[in-house]
Amino acid sequence: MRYLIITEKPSAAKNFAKALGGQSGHYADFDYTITNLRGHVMQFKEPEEMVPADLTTAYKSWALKRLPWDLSQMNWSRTYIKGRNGTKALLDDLRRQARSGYDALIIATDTDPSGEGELLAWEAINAIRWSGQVLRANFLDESKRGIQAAMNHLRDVSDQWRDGDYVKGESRSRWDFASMQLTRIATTAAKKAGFKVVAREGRLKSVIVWKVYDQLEAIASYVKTPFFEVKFKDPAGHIYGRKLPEGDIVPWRYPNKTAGTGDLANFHESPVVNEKHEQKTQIPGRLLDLAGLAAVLAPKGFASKEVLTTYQKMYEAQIVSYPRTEDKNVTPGQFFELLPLIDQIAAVVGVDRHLLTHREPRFGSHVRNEGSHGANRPGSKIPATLGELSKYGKSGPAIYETLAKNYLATLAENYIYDHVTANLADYPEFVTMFNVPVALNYKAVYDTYATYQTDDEQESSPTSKEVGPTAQPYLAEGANKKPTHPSTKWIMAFLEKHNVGTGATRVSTLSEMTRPGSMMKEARGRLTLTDTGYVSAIMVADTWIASPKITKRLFDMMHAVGEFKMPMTELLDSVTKVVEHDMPIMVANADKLAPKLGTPKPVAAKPRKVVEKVTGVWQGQEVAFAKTWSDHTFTDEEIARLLRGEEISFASKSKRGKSYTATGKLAKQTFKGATFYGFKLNPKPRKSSK
DNA sequence: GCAAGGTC
Repeated sequence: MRYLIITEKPSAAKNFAKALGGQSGHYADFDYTITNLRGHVMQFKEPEEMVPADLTTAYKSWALKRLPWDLSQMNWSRTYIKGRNGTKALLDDLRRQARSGYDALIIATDTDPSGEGELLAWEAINAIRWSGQVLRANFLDESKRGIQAAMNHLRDVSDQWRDGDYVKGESRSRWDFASMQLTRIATTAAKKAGFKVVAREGRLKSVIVWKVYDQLEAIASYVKTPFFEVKFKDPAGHIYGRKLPEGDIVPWRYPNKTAGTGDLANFHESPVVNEKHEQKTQIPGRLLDLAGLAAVLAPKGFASKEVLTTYQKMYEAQIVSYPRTEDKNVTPGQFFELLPLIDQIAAVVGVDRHLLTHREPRFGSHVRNEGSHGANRPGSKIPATLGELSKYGKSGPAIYETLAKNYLATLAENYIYDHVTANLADYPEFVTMFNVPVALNYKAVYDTYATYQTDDEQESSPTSKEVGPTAQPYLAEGANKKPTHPSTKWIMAFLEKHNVGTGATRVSTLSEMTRPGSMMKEARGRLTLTDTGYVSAIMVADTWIASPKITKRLFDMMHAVGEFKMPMTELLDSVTKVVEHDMPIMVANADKLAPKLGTPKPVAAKPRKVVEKVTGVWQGQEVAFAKTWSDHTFTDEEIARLLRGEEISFASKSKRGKSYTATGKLAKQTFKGATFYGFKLNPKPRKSSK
């Protein structure tokens, strides 16, 4: 048997070659060749290209009367991906290769619960019109053992419509594509209200823009409400307070100082009792993914786009590991591969190697027998200095330092601290509680938990562990908490919590949304909305698409479709339902735009250029034509020749500024259906086919 | 002009 193994990307193809003993060869009872895709290789055609010819106009249109679509009219055909990273050449090669005598194709793309791997493999298989046998190799990780095990357990999936994972992925893809209707609706409704922007409203972008807007509104409407309560303080500054009761009413908090001071008179100095010490430990935080890395680096002034492109370049140079992983752990194989390099890595990032004493895998928490590329971490090539990494991008040194220290922290011992509690003899409900570091250990390498905590979640440790002997009552002033400003870290945590977007798309979508002219601005990790962002957000108020629940429902339905418990048509009906539900809401939301954002400035009509015309007799009739063509104004002699029907030439410049000689005649022409007379360039000479 | 998903 001869098999053609199709992997998802070049890095996977390399690992397959390593595991099977070469890019082609013999394994188990078959001959094989390994090839690779480059992610998705096909994309949906434009909506109007997916419907019968008489519906083209309707599906091109952004008018509300043309929406929602009847999805049963669409044939869901795909086309090559065009542009710089075009896929035509790759598919031409694959087609040629597949026709050179293989018995089966093996889908060896990533195993992803959403069926994305199967989807992108079938895109290629359909594109090359392969109708033979197709097998699936599912690998748990890209280790030699994982890949070999997969090749020993091949499943026949030759009928793509019985391949549940493919159907799942295809459903997701069609649902998302159909959701572009909401962008058309929001954009058209906003335009009618005088706001000319493209309001992009997919289930990821609308969730992000709404969440940011909602938080900004909460900040704007925040009213500081102070409160006063009695607390105690001992000589070392430890504070003794009461535990908040359940519910909103806190009987011992007072809205003004006078009432608080009155209550203060009810308390007196009290001895401190029940001092308890408990030694506790904390393991290092989890390893980083790209979103976590982007979140840490944002406050240092590195935009997510910067981090993405620089990381990619450093990956290609093998300085850091594969970027777009969802893994938060490494496999034992990956752990031991990196272990001999850690002293050298520590030296580069200025970590004392004597702190790195935990050189066994932390099984369960950081090292597991699952995952493919493993969490983001240093690669096999170690830079001589951090500084030299600037050549990959200005965030290069910061990326490596963060990534390396985060990884090295897992090789240090657990943080040890003394957890101290005590209460007051006369008022036992007043309690103090604080931690005193005993040994920083991994925290001396890198404080990994800070990555996922907002600033006010980080505790401050008191300097003295001595409590008492007594504590004095005082009147403490507090206030309701002001909502935190939207940040990269904050939105990433929100999306991850609700499982909206994937690890790979969250960062790239945020980066796209913060591009100049887009919906948001990102400055040192702080997110604000642009005018376009405000319009997009107001348009999705109270809609379903802007709720993270939509993604949850879509994933639940995808699961059912993948198990053939729900037909794909029913899943697609749900996107139509969302469009039907959200359309009247968006139309109503458009009326809120002007009250919230101010009356839009009318777009000043471009002053019409006054075109100087000349008249004369041409081919026996009087005609008028422009005296200037491009940057050239005709001379009297040229005008006379044009009227005689002669050809003229003059020096001109193309739109790109390239000089050339323009040659042509006067001609009757049409523009947008209207007839006019004017100079017309001679048609380009056709290449003779000899 | 439009989605989210993968990749370089």
